Amino acid sequence: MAAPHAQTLNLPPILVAASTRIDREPGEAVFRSGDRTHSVYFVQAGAVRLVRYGRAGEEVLLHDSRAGEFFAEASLDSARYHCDAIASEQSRLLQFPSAVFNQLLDHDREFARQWISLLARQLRTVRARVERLSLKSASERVRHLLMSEGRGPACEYRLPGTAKDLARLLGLTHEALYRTLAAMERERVLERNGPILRLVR
Amino acid sequence: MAAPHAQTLNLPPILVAASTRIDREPGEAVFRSGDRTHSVYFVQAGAVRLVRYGRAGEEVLLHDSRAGEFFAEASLDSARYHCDAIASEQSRLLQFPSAVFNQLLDHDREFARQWISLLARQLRTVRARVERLSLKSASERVRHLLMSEGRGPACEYRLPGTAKDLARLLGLTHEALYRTLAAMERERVLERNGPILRLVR
DNA sequence: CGTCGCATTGATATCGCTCAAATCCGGTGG
DNA sequence: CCACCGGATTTGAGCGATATCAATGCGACG
Repeated sequence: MAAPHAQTLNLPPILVAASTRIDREPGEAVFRSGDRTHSVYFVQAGAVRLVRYGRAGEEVLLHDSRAGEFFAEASLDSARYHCDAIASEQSRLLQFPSAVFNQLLDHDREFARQWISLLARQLRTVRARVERLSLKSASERVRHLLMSEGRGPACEYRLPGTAKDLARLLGLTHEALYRTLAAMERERVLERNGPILRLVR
Repeated sequence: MAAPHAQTLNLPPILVAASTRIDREPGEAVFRSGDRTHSVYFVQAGAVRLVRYGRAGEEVLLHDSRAGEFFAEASLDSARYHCDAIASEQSRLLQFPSAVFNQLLDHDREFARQWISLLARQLRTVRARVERLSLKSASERVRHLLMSEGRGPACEYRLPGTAKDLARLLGLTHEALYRTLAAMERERVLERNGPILRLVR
């Protein structure tokens, strides 16, 4: 697929009419864990991180939503958000009231069908991430990422954000990722041009 | 929820009529990676593991489907299965042709609505697993499992299969899990009665 | 020009992986 | 009933990969 997370969905006019445009600066919250759910969101530009916090207060990245993606789909089924949503860049979002969304799912057959496809696609993406996190070595995780999300024969992959973000996505510290990337370049299994990663051979 | 994965779905008569009952002995395959997709499955009894294989041939457990759960929902959208489905116990399954399933999703509003809920629930479960696998210490993973899947104030959790299976689910070797459980019992943060785990305090 | 956060590399500690071995337990066949 | 077998369970020893702590460079931005 063109972009692994691209979430094409033809928005019914009713939904567009009911949507609100909101903007967030980096670090600003869209919602907090425990808030009552009210909306589903779509990222028009920027990026929003969904995070939870471990016992030692360390951040655990649940999801990194980028341009073209929905997030907080779960708000359709549960009463409260179960994580924090924090803009990691200047971001422009669309906010859709869950009530309208649910109505549409009940009455617009085509919309429901597309939503099912979208959920299924997300499920596959997250399952791939589980598979990746189950790999024990850092280099295997990087390789897996490029193989499953990269484009073309060289599995070209563009860093969505910073390398630090990628490290969190891979369940590694940023130091470990830097070292792993360096080692893979040294061993000539990987090429790097700024934010572009490419597998060799 | 009663059972974390319980997937209640009222099966329309058409679907029931089109379903086939199949049985598998432990170790037998339901489908293999690369097979053309044709069916969605439901586990009536037993358990089916969805696995893929790393470069060194090591097994990576994608999902452990148990009684009351669907699996291979992705077959509705993709042309081929992308993992092996292997019974890990003597199992009785229901097999639903994808075509019939898709038809119903298009025409049975109520069924589509339920399927959306089911996918959303699965998404949340898998995301929780991602969060778990992102934790770095074995004991944190165990604690997280009990907190998110356990029942009641003590987060009581019943091992679905063997402790070895659980280790794979947690992305650990079985040795590491045994030691971690023993250590947590020693430190009195966990109690164990056969297949029942319980958090203390 | 000072500050902040990302990028990068070094040194060290630690936790889980690996290999190994002993025990337990249920099932099976003599 | 007992010997045997395979798989799960449990514990030991050692190693290695990654986390952790630390230091530096670098670019953006006020």
